[in-house]
Amino acid sequence: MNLEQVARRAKVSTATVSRVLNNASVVKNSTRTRVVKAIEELKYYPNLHARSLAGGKSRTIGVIVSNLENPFFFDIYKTIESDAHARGYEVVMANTDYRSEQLVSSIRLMIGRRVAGLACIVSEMAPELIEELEQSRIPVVFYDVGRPRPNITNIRVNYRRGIEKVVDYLHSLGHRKLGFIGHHAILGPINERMKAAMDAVARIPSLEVRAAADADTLEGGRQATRALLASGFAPTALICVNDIMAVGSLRELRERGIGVPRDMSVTGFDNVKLSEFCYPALTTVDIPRERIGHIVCDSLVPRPGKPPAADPEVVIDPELVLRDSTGPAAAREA
Amino acid sequence: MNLEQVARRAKVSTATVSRVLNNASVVKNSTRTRVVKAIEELKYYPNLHARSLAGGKSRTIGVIVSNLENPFFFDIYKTIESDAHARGYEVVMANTDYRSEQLVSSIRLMIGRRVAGLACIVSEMAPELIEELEQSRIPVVFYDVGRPRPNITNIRVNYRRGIEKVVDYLHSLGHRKLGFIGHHAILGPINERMKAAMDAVARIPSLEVRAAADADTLEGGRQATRALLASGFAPTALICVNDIMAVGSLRELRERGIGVPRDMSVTGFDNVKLSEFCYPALTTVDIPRERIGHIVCDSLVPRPGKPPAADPEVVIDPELVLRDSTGPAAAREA
DNA sequence: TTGAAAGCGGTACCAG
DNA sequence: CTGGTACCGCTTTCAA
Repeated sequence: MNLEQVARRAKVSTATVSRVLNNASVVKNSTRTRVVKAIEELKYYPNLHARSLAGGKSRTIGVIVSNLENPFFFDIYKTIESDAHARGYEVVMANTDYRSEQLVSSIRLMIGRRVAGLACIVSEMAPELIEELEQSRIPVVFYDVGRPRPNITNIRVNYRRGIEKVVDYLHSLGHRKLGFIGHHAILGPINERMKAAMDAVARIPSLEVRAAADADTLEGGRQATRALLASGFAPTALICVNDIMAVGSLRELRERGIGVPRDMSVTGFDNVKLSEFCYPALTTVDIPRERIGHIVCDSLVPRPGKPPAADPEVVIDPELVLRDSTGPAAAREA
Repeated sequence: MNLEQVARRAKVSTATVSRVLNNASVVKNSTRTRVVKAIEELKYYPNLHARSLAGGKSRTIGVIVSNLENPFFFDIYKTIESDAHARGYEVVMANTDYRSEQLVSSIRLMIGRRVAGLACIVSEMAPELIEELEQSRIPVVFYDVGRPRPNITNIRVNYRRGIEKVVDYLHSLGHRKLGFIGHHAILGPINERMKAAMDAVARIPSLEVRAAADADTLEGGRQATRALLASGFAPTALICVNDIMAVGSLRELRERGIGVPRDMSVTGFDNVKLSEFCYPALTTVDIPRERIGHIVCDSLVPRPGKPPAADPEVVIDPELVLRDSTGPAAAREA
């Protein structure tokens, strides 16, 4: 089923069919009607590949995330998608599962698709990519990794400040031995997040910390918690790298009869919806995911009226959100 | 950046470049090396649109889901994706948010992309579509809606049996007044799920039921619960259409000081991971999401060796999973 | 083993 | 307002 068949049936040229399809230039009303009729009768749908090949453009933006299963990424994705749709763009998504080879192949896939813009909301990185990306001339925005470059924008959260707020708060509650629950992707001192956490603790001499990591899932949070507790270290508070892992942690503690926050304080990060719905509701750090999504879309899709969102780098300062999963360390002795 | 430029740099024809790209037919080794070098130096990535246009095929399958935010859909999606990748296929996803106009445009988008196969894991439906789909000659699989057709496979869960198991179980625990928490998409007696629930209750004369619905989210579950309780009806058990809404329900009950399962029993559906991690862990009905994902992929992507997964219709019988959110109705009087 | 050239299904420019 | 036609970038015969 192609343009030509439709053209034949409507007794016009393919050019005209194309015109009504894109309701471009003026087509006589009677002709248009005939064409539309033919299209419907044939249930014709234009081949999008041919279209973007011929047109040279794609009206599609690519979004790559580390773990769509984590609502944090999903929320950002969803915002981008809805903004993009509102501007007449499609979006294609790719999930890397924190694997940098996946990131590489996803990025290449996106380049192959000649997307109009690319958002990489990922924690992992592959240095060789930025050059390829720069060459591709595709507008790119990175979240959490990378550095500003010619055609690439950077959005980052001041994770360091966020984690400091958590540490200070726990310290003020009397906690001295802290556990850090991370996921594999942030393992190792190379990682900004891990480093930030360690540094935040190091500022305060009386503090002691120990970390454990597992997958970025509910189950991973549970396992990491189990591992940490099995190590013999006895923290009175657990700082989790995100809310999902914190919920996993909560479960492990519950099964061990460790009361939260009575015997152990737990903090999350991101402030995803679930953090309010779990029990106890999590003290966490808010990362404005919708705002991030909007910024991403603004810097990728040039709006008609507005200026093309200049800033090559945007930094977001996260806020502490107090709820029920944290309490004074002293309570434990009661 | 295109084939021709690479060809020029490697001093060969575009045909040859194409050959090494698809490592088809025999290319002399020295030539191949030269071409590969040119490709790398130029950081060339083939235009996928041109490729699928010329080749006539796309090695991409489309997956449309109602609400990716609900892990139920995500789990199926993820299985399909990993199976597809294993077979050398890409997958493009679309989310409908239960809106049937979105379903329509997503399906058309997929047809436009000339996907090699299409999976519709959705609850909503638009009758006019099946004809278009049939005409498109694309292999399609529907979950939960639709009827088998020439090129379309159907997978369905015997929701009726599942809900009966829940109702019977609650009845055996002494519950007589049941609340049903659904989401908008299943509202109205037209919907299979809603009907199944009502029928399951109707089988047992002593039972009384009242329903409320809201969005398919944690917050929606909470709101629906609030609405139901505000109506004056006083159930001793709440049957939720899925786990996510059940977790939302749990929160509302907790804030009202209604103990679960002491004062109220709550059941979920799907058995997503979260149902084990929430508090109390949910009694639910297991739907084998991975199995569904595998079946989908098998019926869309013809495997090399195996026969092309015949069955035009697959029915899955779900199992009840008992956990901590249900208990005897009598306990309430204690 | 390699090159030339005819499409694939549209778009868009140029005439008429 | 409509038709003819030269591409878009790649695959795939057909010959050499």
